[in-house]
Amino acid sequence: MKNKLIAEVFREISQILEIKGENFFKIRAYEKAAENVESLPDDIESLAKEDRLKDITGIGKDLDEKIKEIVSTGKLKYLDELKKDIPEGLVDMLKVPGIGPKTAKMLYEKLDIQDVVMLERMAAAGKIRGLEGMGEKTEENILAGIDIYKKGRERLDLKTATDAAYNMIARLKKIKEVKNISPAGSLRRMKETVRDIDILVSSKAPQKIMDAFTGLVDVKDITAKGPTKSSIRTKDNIQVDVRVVEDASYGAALMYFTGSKEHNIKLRQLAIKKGLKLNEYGIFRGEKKIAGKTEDEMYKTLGLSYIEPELREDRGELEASAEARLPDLIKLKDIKGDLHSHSTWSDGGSSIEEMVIGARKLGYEYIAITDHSQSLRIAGGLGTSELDLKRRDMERLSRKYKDIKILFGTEVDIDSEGNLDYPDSVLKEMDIVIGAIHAGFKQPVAAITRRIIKACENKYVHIIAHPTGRLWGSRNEYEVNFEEAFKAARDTGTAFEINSFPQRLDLNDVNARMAKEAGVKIVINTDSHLAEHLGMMKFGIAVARRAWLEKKDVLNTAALGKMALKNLG
DNA sequence: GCCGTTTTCGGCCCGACTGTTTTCAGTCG
Repeated sequence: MKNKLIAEVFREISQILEIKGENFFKIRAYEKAAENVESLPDDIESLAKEDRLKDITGIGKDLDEKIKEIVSTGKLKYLDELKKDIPEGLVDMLKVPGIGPKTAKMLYEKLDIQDVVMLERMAAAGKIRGLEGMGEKTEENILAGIDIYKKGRERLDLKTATDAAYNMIARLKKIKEVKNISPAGSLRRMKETVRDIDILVSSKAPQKIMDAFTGLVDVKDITAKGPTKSSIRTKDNIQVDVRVVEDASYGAALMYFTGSKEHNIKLRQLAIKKGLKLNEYGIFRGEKKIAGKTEDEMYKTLGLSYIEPELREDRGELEASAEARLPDLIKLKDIKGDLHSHSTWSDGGSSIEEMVIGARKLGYEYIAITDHSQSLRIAGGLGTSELDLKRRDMERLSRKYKDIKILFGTEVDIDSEGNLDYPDSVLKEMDIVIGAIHAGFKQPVAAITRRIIKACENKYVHIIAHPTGRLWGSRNEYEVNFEEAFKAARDTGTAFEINSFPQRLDLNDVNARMAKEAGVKIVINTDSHLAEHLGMMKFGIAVARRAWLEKKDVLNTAALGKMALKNLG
């Protein structure tokens, strides 16, 4: 899969072109192409081979050739040429808040500033003030921006962002002038990581909201404060933007601030085609506002049915909405049980009984306790004699808790050759067998893919867990040839997991959608190591919704006896 | 650079906030 590589090349080109001051729409063409290639469910190399690249929206004659060049040579002459004009560090400088392409270029030309390090030095030395359009305040802002750049290069994981946002919303709700309030932005779309938190409020007294918001106790800096829009950084270094609109525009504003940018652009194009104007205040025919109070009304006025926030990525949702073929997305309450969890028998922090109590609280019909296998010493993997003891423990609890089925399972290690860490005679006795890779991440893609396929081919393996191994913030995913892996999964009836842990979310939205299209069944699990982790299920559901999955695509929405697991009927 | 039941050329989404510009450009989302 070179999709990501190609997207990165296009993105880099767009950034260099921006600094060079090229045509704005040419820049957007590269950005759009990068987005579309990245979210493409198909392998771009196959498309290139079949000469079908132009079927991708945003890929024309020129980009078709550029993709083919990257696929066959691994490089792109055009990008190499561009890099000769613009030092690499300049592209990095765009990541400093407040520095855009124009400023970056000007600083390079006037002061030969080539990267963030030089930028900081010159700003600290007071060399930037006095340049055209640059005052003392701008210089201060650049230094503040560099601070943010250094600290906040990472994005927030979905759990951190969700917790922070709902905490802030709970406090803002107490202001009596707040009428409606909602998260917006990528958080509302439940993207796997979030850069900042957007909150939308409707109120008749925007100034009061702005004052109350910027006066909250955990505000460290106020980075902007206007009559209807303010931005702050919290003491935890999280950026929060609040925007206030009138109630009559709440739906329009919610739509606008939820995005994505690409989704919004498409909506506006649609409005223009219908002779209407769309902005964050509503839909207008001439001067007359014809919609704006609710999102539902906004979509209807454009001839569309309501589109769930998780789908708003311009990945075909507008077309599907217009043609009334949007998916009926899976919901948290559809989940009947969790098939991947750990206990104190291996590296979990809660006993089996605590896990079972947690699962009952969620109303589950079943929970699988799938502790690690013997060779995973570091995670307290269980030898075969311990398995017997664990089984006895479970049987005792099964008699105690008759309203939930406790499944005896394992997360069995797939070794570097693709062999499993327990013999078939042991696996055969398990209710649930999850295969997972825990070492050998650096193997070439073909080897890793072979390991996964081999695990699928074992008739006792029901599920492949966290299929790409990524741990956001600490480990990148290993590369898997999903076309081949999904084919093996479909042919053998093996399910793939969406792991709900915020640092994993693996499969991700793009891969999970690809799995569905390849006819592979999905299981959404938490991989809980503590009873309270069982609540992470909502993040896996978010990934599934972003992948267009419906209830029927996910095995653990079914009652135990009806679950279409391999060898279970 | 892409794209087309109004177009193969001329379009391409829209507005708030900031700083220093006395009328608006740059940045951001």
